[in-house]
Amino acid sequence: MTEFKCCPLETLLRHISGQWTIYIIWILDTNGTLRFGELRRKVDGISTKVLTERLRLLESIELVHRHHEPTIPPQVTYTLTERGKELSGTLDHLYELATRWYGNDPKAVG
Amino acid sequence: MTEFKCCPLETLLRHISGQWTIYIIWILDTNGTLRFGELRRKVDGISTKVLTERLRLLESIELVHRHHEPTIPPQVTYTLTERGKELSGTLDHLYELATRWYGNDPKAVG
DNA sequence: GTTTCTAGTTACTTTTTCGTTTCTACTTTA
DNA sequence: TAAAGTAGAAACGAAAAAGTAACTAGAAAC
Repeated sequence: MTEFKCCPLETLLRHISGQWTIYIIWILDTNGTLRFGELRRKVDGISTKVLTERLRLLESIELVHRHHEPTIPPQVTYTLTERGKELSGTLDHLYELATRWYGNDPKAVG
Repeated sequence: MTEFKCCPLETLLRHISGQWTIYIIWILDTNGTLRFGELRRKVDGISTKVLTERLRLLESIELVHRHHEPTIPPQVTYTLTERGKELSGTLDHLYELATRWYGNDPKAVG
């Protein structure tokens, strides 16, 4: 993939522009901490493979925190980090534009 | 592609999350009106095919305005619409975050 | 008279991404 | 004893996206 050397915005966008990614952040912001299975059910239609990929990515760039409890069955929860919350806050501006342009569906999801 | 029925934000993001797209908006915002060739040279590395696709898309969702002067050789210029400028303004917040997280390269490009 | 310039278009190939299915370990429940 | 639930991992094929190269018109410059 071609790199944009000049712009940290592009770095960020490359990270979060994959399908489902923003949606996952959004769901975590509106629902708080969620287990893997809960998250999968709320992000309706996503496969476990892609959800895993996205969560690993979001974890690696410190937008999401993963907590693993090695019980049986295992219990893994995901939460937005401070960065994640900050980003989600910024997305509110985009959300406002999008709502104004494309209709004002209720913000509540899930 | 799976649809997210509840969220106009997703509609917007699906439009602008393609590779190069945000970058094109950014370049048009910082440079004003540009001809096709100028734009291609500034968005370094993009092919004419993809640039055309992106501009057609941005035109269709009214973020970019295309002006065609049928001279020979033809002269086509692209400018951000009001919506495009509004979006670009919103991106400033993302830019601020990105800069804080990934380094503070100068905003000026091209 | 051949090359150069503009703003693309078309066909084709390669790369990336996405989805589907199968499998794991171990406990609890029916 | 058999099925269900948890949080994924691995393998594979399909689909989408991106890149590459060749080609267009018609005037101007050399």
